[in-house]
Amino acid sequence: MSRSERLIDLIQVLRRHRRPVSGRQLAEETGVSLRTLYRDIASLQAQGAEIEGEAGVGYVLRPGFLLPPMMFSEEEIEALVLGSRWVAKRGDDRLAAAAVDALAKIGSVLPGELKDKLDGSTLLVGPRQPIVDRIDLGLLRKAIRSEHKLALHYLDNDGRDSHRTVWPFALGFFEETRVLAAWCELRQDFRHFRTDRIRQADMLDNRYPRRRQALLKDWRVARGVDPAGV
Amino acid sequence: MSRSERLIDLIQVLRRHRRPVSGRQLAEETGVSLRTLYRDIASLQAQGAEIEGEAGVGYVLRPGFLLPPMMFSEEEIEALVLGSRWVAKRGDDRLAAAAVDALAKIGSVLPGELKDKLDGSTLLVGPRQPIVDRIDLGLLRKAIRSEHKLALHYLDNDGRDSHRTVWPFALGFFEETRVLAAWCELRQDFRHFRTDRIRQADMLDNRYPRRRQALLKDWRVARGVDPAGV
DNA sequence: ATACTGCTGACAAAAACTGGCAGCATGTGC
DNA sequence: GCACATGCTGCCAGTTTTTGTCAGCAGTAT
Repeated sequence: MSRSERLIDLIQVLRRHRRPVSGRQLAEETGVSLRTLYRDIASLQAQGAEIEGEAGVGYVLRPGFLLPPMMFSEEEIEALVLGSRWVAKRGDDRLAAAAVDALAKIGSVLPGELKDKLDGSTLLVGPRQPIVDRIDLGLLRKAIRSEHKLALHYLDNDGRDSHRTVWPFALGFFEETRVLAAWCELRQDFRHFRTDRIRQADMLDNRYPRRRQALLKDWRVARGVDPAGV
Repeated sequence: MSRSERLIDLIQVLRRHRRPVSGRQLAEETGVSLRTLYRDIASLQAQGAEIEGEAGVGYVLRPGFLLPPMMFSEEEIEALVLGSRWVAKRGDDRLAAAAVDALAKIGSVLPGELKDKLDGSTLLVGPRQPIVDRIDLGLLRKAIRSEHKLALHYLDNDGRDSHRTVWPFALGFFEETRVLAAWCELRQDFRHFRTDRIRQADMLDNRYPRRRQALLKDWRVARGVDPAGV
């Protein structure tokens, strides 16, 4: 296995472990000596991987994705840039910030001439009044990712307050609004919640008992939605 | 210079040349023997760079971007995926296809567990009836990129046919429609053309006499648009 | 204090890389 | 058809890089 392959492999090994892992163990799993492992870790850190080592504890990889070198066509880059611009305009604050950061990262590794091409890119996203949410959508995404229950304080269609515990599994971005899709414990059915009507959301400590993927699948079947779409 | 640095350098050298370049010349520019250059080319091709070599001619790099390894946070990846999904739904056919390809490329380099996360990703783009264009928007983008004039057959607001030569510099994606922004030779001013009203577009051989960036800048000033926005 | 761990330097062995050569295949120009 | 330019591969010796071992220092948890 070449060195560069091994480095990527090392990332994967690190990802598999949530708890800190000792260098000795990493060295065994990647089939290399401890000394070389330290050198590999240094290489990855130099390349921007956020690996943290602490004496007496071990290594942890800060959550994220290290993408290997890859080739994109001009149109594919245009698509990525246009899409990120859309998110930067229409996503919630945190996601919009992430889109801007991602664009900056891609831009920073392109040679000057091509960076200009992106900066002055000529694919534009039309304006629209921003959507205001009372809550942090980052919390909703976090609950979705970690499959945790949410306690919602929701303002009903008819203006009635309601409190429910739901199992959130998806977030839909429409033009006028955003919608949280979740299983509602109260109604024992799928329900959709406009994010601008969510007064408050608190993530509970316990996870819900089903897999997010399974919920998503059932929901699509229940709505008769093309599995590839929406 | 380390080997990996030299490989990236080689990509840049190839990009600088539009015409085919001989291996001998590339070897000189990268400061390496011809034999090693052939090996370098092979390495780049193995990494996915689309370099084409033809006996008796030389090497050409198919236009595109080779991104080095880079680290994205979980939210940044989510932003890229959501953005690409929006383009895949709302972009014109070619750009939508490019977005799908870009997503597939990113997906293919992620380890299984993370790929599932993307495939079953829980950030969704709301549906909407598709926009129909009579022309290929890829041609418009190509004209914009290469700063070539376009001959438009346009259906006016009042239903009148018109033929004009324009200098296209931007393409705006709105929810209901898409708009080509260009300098109109007929009116000697900026004009906007809804793409669904463009009956026919032909790219002319001659380039327009100004820089696309400059046009974009003037247009923004003329419209009083925030330079970072739209 | 002890055990565990991260981290660095030095140095020799192992592996990879490099350059030169030779040869073959394929394309261009005449 | 011919000469020429170019891409491409195998071989091999010299060079460079990578790797493993050893040794030592520093920080953390118990």
